Amino acid sequence: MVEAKAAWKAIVARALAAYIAEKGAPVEAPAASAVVLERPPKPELGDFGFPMFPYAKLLRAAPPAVAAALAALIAKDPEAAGLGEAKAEGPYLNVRLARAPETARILSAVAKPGWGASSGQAGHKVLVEFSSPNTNKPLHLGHLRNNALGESLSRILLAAGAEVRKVNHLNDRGINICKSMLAYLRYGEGKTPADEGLKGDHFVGKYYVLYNKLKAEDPNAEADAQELVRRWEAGDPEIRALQEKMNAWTFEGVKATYARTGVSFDAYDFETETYEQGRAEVLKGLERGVFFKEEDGSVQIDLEDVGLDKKVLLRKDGTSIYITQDIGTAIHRHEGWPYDRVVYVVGNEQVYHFKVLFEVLKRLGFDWANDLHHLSYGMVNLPTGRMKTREGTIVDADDLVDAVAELAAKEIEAKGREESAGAVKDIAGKIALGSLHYFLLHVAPVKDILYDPAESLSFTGDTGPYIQYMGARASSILRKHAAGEGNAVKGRADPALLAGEADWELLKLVAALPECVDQAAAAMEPSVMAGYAHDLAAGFSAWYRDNPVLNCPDPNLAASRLELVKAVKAGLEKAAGLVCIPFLETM
RNA sequence: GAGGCAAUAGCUCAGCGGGAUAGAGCAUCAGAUUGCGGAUCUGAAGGUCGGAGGUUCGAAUCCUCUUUGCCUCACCA
Repeated sequence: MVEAKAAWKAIVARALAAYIAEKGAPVEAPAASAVVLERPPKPELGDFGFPMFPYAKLLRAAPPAVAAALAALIAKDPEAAGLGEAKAEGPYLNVRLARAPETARILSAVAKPGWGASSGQAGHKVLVEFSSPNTNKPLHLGHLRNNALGESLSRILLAAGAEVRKVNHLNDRGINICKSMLAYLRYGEGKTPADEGLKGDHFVGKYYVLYNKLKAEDPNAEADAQELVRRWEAGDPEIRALQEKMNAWTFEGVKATYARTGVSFDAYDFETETYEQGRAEVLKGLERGVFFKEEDGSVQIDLEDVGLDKKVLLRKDGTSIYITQDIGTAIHRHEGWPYDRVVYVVGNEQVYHFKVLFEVLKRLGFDWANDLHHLSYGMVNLPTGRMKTREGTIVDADDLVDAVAELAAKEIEAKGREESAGAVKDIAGKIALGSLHYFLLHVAPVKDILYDPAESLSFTGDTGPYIQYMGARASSILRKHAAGEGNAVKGRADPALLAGEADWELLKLVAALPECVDQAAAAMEPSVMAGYAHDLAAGFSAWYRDNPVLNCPDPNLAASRLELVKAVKAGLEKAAGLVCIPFLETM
């Protein structure tokens, strides 16, 4: 379809040039790449539409007249013959592709291994940093959105031809961890997660919550926690050991959550190992005059000329702060894996931080600093307001996945599909992931999400399970055919038989996948891919209602339709995978 | 106070490199199953695209102002 578009842009450009020459107009014909192609609002109007307004203005002629003239010229163009026909319809020049050859092309392309991939991002080395949790508590709903965005975007970039490295930067030091440690020292009695039968992250998170209780009872709690930070920084072996032990518990728990949700990383950066890396870089920048030293001894940068403020990069006591660390890790990562682009998946409350960070790196003169992106996303709000650990209005990631999986299992039971679904627990878990990931990804990242449990638990309509269901239906047809059922086994597929409107529309949808991959990658918008997956599922659903496959009386038509089902399944499987929705053969 | 982001059907959202009658899902109402899985499909109803100007042959889309909401403006992360 990409090829067809390019071919027709060239045809239209050629016709325009001929028309201009014919009229002797003193204007230049637009290049093929500059020709605007759009999709007509209704399929009856054709496959592509070319608005004539700009050329009408250029030629001082009425748009419909230009359209008519171009249509006549194209009718005589030998290169256009066989590709389709162009027709003037009002101010538009509409093109209807020759279906049989295009259908054959699409079906054979889809059947090739690796179809669905594209090349829009070829040659790029993209580092995607996401998740980046604190190690003092388990993952919550907000992390699920972050993880889904990061994982999905990484898959999309990879499909678009980029080389991708997924990195998780764990915040495993500082005051928050020390709060959990303090509470553990007071209440923990040396227990381990195993002693209480808790997942490590939930175990540590329990003490983080207990810290708030402690703080209410003991006015010295805050100071005591700070004291732990100091002892940790001073290298107190006892505190270091405790921190390592508790971090390991949390890390194991968090990794288990990644594993069950299909999220993975190529590297983990631990803040305990990276937090000092930036200081040397800042000092180097100071020497080169990129930064300046305040009278009080702090190192700063003045960004007021680009609409930002002055920013401290090293405290007056010479220690590093949050942004110093990000400067250092960016540089060190590039030394280890020379990327040309970074995407930081971090909530939108940090837009300012990343503006400053990117500007600092740019001023340090790194050539890779011009392609740094902050994929910022909105809050996940609850009907009751914001999520707050202290107020207990947090939605725990594991609990949520469990709840949705349980609901899915009930749904399978209610439909009496335990037999055909197979391992109910496994399938239910995958439905839960499909449901959650679609819920979190189908909305543009920029939007805040109002997390409505009832809606997120729903499996009907614009949801992940709907997409999974259509994939399962398509799979079911193919499975039965493979088992010898239906008329397709006796027929031969012929692309020319798929010439109906419904076939053609569905086929075009399937063929649009690679373009959609490029679009989603370029815009860094998994929601584009989620929308595509839904459209394809809905398109298939409408189509197969009216177009029997196995029961089609004509064996050749049955076989041809079967090819279309195969293509749809391939498209659904690919698209679903890109938005972290597990594909299901049965459910 | 300054900066950033958002505002589209009752609700949740698409559409925003300007273009042909603004699209889905949920909810509502009316239908569809001796037929490949009804977690489905078909149809109806539902919109001054927050408001006001402007640019343009043409604006939900671009510009300005304005209203409302959220987020930032730490030598916290």
